[in-house]
Amino acid sequence: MEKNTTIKMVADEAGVSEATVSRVINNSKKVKYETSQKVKKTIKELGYQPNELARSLRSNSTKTIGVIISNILNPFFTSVVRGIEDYANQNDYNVIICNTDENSEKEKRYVQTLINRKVDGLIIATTGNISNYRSLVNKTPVVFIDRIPHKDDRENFDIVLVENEVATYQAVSHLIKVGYRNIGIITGNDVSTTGYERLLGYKKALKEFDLPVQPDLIKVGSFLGDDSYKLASKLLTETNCDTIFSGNNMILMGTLKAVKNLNEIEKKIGLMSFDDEEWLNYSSLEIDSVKQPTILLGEKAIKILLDRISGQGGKYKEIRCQAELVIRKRHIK
Amino acid sequence: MEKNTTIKMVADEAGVSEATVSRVINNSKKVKYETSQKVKKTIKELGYQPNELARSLRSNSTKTIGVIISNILNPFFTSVVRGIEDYANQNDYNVIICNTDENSEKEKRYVQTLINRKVDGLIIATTGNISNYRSLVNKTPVVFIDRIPHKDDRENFDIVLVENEVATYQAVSHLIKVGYRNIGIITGNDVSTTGYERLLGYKKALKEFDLPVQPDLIKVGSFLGDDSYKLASKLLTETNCDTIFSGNNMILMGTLKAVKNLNEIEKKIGLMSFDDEEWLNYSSLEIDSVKQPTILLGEKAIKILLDRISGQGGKYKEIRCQAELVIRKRHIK
DNA sequence: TTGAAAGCGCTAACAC
DNA sequence: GTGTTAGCGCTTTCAA
Repeated sequence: MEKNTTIKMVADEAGVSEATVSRVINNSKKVKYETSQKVKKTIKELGYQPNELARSLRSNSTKTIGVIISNILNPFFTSVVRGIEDYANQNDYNVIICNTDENSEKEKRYVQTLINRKVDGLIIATTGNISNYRSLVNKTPVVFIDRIPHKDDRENFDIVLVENEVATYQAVSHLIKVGYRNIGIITGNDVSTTGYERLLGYKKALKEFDLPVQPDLIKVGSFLGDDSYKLASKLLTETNCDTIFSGNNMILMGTLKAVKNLNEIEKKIGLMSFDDEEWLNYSSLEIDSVKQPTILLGEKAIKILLDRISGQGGKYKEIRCQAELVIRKRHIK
Repeated sequence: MEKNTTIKMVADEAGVSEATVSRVINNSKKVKYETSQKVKKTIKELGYQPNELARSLRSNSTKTIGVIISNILNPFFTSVVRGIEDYANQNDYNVIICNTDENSEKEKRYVQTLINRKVDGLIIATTGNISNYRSLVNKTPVVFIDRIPHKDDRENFDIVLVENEVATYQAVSHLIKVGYRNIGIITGNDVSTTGYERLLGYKKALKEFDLPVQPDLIKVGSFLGDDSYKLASKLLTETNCDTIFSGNNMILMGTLKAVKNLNEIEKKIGLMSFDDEEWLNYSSLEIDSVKQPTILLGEKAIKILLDRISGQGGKYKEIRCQAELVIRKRHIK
C-alpha cells in the first residue's frame, strides 16, 4: 500500500522547504515567481492533494457546516437544505446533514458529534426541548431555522423563521372570505413552535371576522401523517367542518387519506395546506396552500452563519420570511 | 477566548499520562479499574470531549461517508440517502451529501474534495462521464448506486442497481395486457444508464407481444421536468399514443403538465411512471407506477461499503434490486 | 524570499 | 498497568 503524497515529498522533490510548499498552496504572496512555478510543477507531477484533516487541525477551521433537521424525507427541509448547500458550496463550505426525527436526544447527540468534529458552524431546526444551548455548543456559531429554540436561548442566537402567524391568518381569512364558516385545523403540537404560531394565526382570523372559536374544530397532534389521518377522520365524521387547514405537508397527506373515504358530495370540502408542492397542481381535489420561502430561508440562515464565522459581531437577529398564498380552488361548494 | 479542554489537561488534572486518558476513552482493557474511574471522573468534571479531527488525523479514519447524488430535491435520492444514513449512523458513521446536478465536473470536484477530507468511503450515483475512477479515488472504497459507471470501471467497483429493464418490461407488458397498443415513452438520455435500460425493457415488452417499435413514440431527453413537458406535448399532439410511460418522477411532472392541456376525453390516456410517490394516490388521473426499492438500495450500498472499509476483500459485486408494480388504473379507456 | 522548528490534539509502539 | 515519546500532515512564527 503506497502512501499518499505529502507536503514533505513535494518539498524534497522540488528542493524547497515544506513551509514554501505550504505558502504556494495557500497563495501567499511572499514566494518568488520561479520558486512558485517550480513547486506548482512538482505538485502536478506528484498529483499532490493537501490533507484537509491536517489543515483543519492546524488552522482550526474545517470549512464544514452542520445542518440538523427533522427529516430529509420532508420536501420542506430538503428545499431549505438545498438553499443552504448551494450558498455554502459557493463559499467552499461542505455540509453535513443530520435527521433528528423530532427526537431531542438525537438532536443533542448530533450537536455533540458535530462540535467534536469541529464544524465551523451549525444550522438547526430544533425540536425545542433543549435548554441552555450555549453550554452545548460553546463558541461555535449557531443559527436556528424554522423553529424557535427554548425561550432562555431566544435572545442569544440568530434565528430565521417563517411568518407563520401572518401567513395562516391570511390563509384562513381567505377561506372565510370565500364563504367557509366552519374551518377545522390540524396542526402539530407546540413541541415545535410552528404549530403554535399557525394556530394563533387561525384564531386571529376567526376573531377578525367575528367567527366563534369552536374547540372541536381544533386538532393538535403531531406533524406526522398517521396521527393526522385519525384527527382528520374525526373532524370529518364528528364535526360540522366545511374546510380543513392542514398544518404542514405531512398532515395534508393524512388529511387526504381521510378525505378519500368521503363520497363525492362530501368531497366538496375546502382544503388548505401549509406547504406548497408541485404535485398539488395535479391533485384530484383543489387544494389551496401556503407556499413557504424554503430556499430563501436556507440562504438567509447560511449567510448569517458565514458572517458570524468570519467574525461579524453585533446583536443577535430574529428574522421572519414572508410566505405566499397559492389559491387553486375556483368554485366554492 | 478560553481554550477547549484537551487530553493533556485531563491527564494533568487526573495525575496520569495522556496515554492513559486515551486508553480510557477508547475502552482499552489494559487500565486499572480505579485509574479508569478517576479519569472518567475528571473527564466529566472538565467536560472533556475528544477532538475528532486530531483523532482522525492520527488514526486515519474519519468515520465519515461521502454520498454523491444528482439532486437532494429528488425524492428518489432522498429516500436512498435516508437508507444510507440510518445504517451509517447506527454504525457511528456520519454522511456528507453532495449534489452533482448531473454535471460531471461537479462530480469530479466533489470526489476530490471528499477524498482530501479523508472520508472512509464513497457512495456515488455517477453522471457516468468519468473514466478511470480508480485514479481519482485511489484506495478509498467506492460503491456506485443507481447508475453504472464508465464501462472500463464496471469490473472494478461494487455496484448496486435497480432491475430497470425487468421492471420496465413488466410495466409495459401490463399496459399491453390491459389493452394499450401505442405506448409512448419518455426517458432520460443514456448519460445515466437507467434511461437506456428502461428503454430496453420497453422494447422487449413490445417484441414479446409482437407490437411494432414506433420510433416517433420514443422520446429520449433528459431526466428533467422542463424537457419532458415539451416531449410529452409532442407525443400528445403529433402521435397516436394512448399511453405515456414516464422514465422517472421528474419526467412525470413534465408529462402531467402536458396532459393538463388536454380535454376530458383525451385525458383518458394511460399513464405509467417509473418512481412511486405517496401523492399519486391523490392525483386526479390514475397513474400506475414502478415503485423503486429506494431504502433497500441505500442500505445495500452502505452495507457493502462498510464491509469494504473494514477490510473485507473478495470480488466486486454487481447487485440488482427488484422493483414493484403499483397499479392504480382500474378501468381502461 | 526562504528555512528550521514548534505544535495543533491525539494514538500507539515501546519501555519499564 | 502506566508513562515516554514519536509522529499523523500541515501552518506559522521566528531567524536568517
